[in-house]
Amino acid sequence: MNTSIPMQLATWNVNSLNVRLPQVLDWLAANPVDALVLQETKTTDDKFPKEAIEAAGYQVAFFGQKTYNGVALLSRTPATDVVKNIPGFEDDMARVIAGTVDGVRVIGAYFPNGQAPDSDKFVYKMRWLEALRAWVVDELTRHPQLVLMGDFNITVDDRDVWDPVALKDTIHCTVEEREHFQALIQLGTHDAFRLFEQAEKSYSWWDYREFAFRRNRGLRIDHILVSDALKPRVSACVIDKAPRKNERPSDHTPVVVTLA
DNA sequence: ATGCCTCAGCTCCTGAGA
Repeated sequence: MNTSIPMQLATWNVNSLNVRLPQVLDWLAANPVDALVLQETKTTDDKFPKEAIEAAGYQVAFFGQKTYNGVALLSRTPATDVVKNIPGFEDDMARVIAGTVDGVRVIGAYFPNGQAPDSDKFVYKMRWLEALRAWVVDELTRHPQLVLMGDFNITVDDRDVWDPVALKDTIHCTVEEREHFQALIQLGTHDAFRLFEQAEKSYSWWDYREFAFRRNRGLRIDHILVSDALKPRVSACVIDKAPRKNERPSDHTPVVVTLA
């Protein structure tokens, strides 16, 4: 297995693959990445558009459910050792898909939203984050070259928030969520986006309402964490805002990392 | 403002997203 071929990996919360499939295929044609993880496919496995994706030159592993959640891992070469959800963590939501692609362990995840800091969903988010961390510890021992990417539903710091004063301590911006993010960093990973100089007010999600995208009122909540072993290979990480300008866009836009 | 927009579905309203 060649572990030093140049690669591009990307993540995109598509907010319904049924609606966004043409945009995903267009984006892949323009951005022929080696692997792409999707979140919020919102479709059951029997209805997953496997053939259309294979016709575009990608292998795909997927794990979905009706109405909510759902994740997929698209790759030029087949992913091996595919895992769905966090082993040992009972969960009725399809949030995680992992596989090894060209020697890199790729974990795609749709982190819980959490709704509000005083809600039951926030308690679930904290439990899920703890289970994820424990599992990533194991994964790193087996796969030092690892990428954890997806919709984290967490802002890393106030640079990721369009109005950090108004949104202080609200969902995605709480101390507890950010501590969980830092716990993942402490395992020996790096926020690939911040390894490079970036424009101020760079976000990956904008509300559909109030012309939030046009006014750049967004959050950076979609992230790519690269392991210590992979960090020397990282040559770029960008947020591609172009798909957010499409007709009927997802509210999230892709994030792409380039490995030398 | 418990709103705004978008999506799925037990679809003409509701729940959830973030």
